[in-house]
Amino acid sequence: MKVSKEQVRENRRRIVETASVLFRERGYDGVSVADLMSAAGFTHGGFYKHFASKADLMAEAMRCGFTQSAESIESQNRSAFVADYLSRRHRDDRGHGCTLAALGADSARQSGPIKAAFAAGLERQLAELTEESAERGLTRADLLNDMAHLVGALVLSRACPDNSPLADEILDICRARILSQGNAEG
Amino acid sequence: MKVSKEQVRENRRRIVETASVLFRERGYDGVSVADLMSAAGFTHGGFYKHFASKADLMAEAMRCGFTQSAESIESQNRSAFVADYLSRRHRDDRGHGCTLAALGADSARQSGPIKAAFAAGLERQLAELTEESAERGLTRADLLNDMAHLVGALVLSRACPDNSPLADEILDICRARILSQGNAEG
DNA sequence: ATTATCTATAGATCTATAGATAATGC
DNA sequence: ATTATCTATAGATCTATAGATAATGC
Repeated sequence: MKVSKEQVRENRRRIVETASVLFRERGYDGVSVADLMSAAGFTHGGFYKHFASKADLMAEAMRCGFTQSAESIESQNRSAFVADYLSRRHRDDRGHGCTLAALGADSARQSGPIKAAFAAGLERQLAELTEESAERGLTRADLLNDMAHLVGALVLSRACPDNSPLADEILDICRARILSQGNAEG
Repeated sequence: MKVSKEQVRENRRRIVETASVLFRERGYDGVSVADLMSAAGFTHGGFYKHFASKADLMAEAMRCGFTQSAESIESQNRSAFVADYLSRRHRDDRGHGCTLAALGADSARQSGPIKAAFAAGLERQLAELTEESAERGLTRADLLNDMAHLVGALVLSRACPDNSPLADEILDICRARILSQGNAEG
């Protein structure tokens, strides 16, 4: 049953990527190691040859999610990013969306290493946004303020009943406000 | 072991209030019925004479948390509310703080009745804020926008490592921005 | 007679580990 | 020889229920 070193790396990568999606969808406590390994196509006993613990995987899964976000930001200007972030598609697909919004509350309840991974992800996101909007004269404070605003709007909209007017209202109002702030500044 | 009707009401109230704190601290999946009943001073078997299920209690615990928030808003003007909401004290005491920020991500993962209770709580919070700031000419959209901003800042700050500069930076920046917006509008 | 709470437990699930298996890679 | 994955399981915990107990309230 042993596999090649390359295959081991690939299997590990698949576990992390699957975890990244499942944790964002269901939260840390909502995903069992057996669930996760089964979704990745393995039996759960093999998990502990890859990771020391479930918490260790959580930190790595968060890094994986942040990397995906960074790649997505690189290809968009500020307006497109804001519109996409507060789109119905993003709200309704937590598993493939922003890790800050999906796992912020979970991170707050976890131990130091997970919070550190979260903070590193937030800093990385700010760095990506800085690069993108350098010519617009946006400061770090502007970007941090925007990110908090975006995360809050997404969290509130997701928490409301599916397809409810209130859920859409939150997205629409905050999108308009954040975009108009950017125009005033930039 | 039977108790008086009044005592039953009081016991039920204590269970809901304890659940409201514990859920905010640890999330829905982070609190077991046994934990909860023990914290409230009962054995866990008695739980199901009060509630049909753990999810039923969650909805009720959220209503309890929203009621506490409503009472706190009534006694503050907008500036005091914002400053208090983004204070270190509030960030570091999830169990007694805003239910929107503490359980938004949990609500998103739960079923209809819980999301409905969340939305009702948000509407109630908006109504309280409207009352408080009627003379300032703030619209529903203004208040909804502010709440999203506040929730996002609190969620992000809590998700960062305890006592980290980044966690404080988020609070300080967003507090200054939200307060200055209110002054420009009001 | 009713019923709130207790003790006890069913049945499922959880994280983590032990030992077997079988393919890699020295 | 090493080791990634598998099967199996330990030991703890989970939600929910059953039945006993004992105090209320008709």
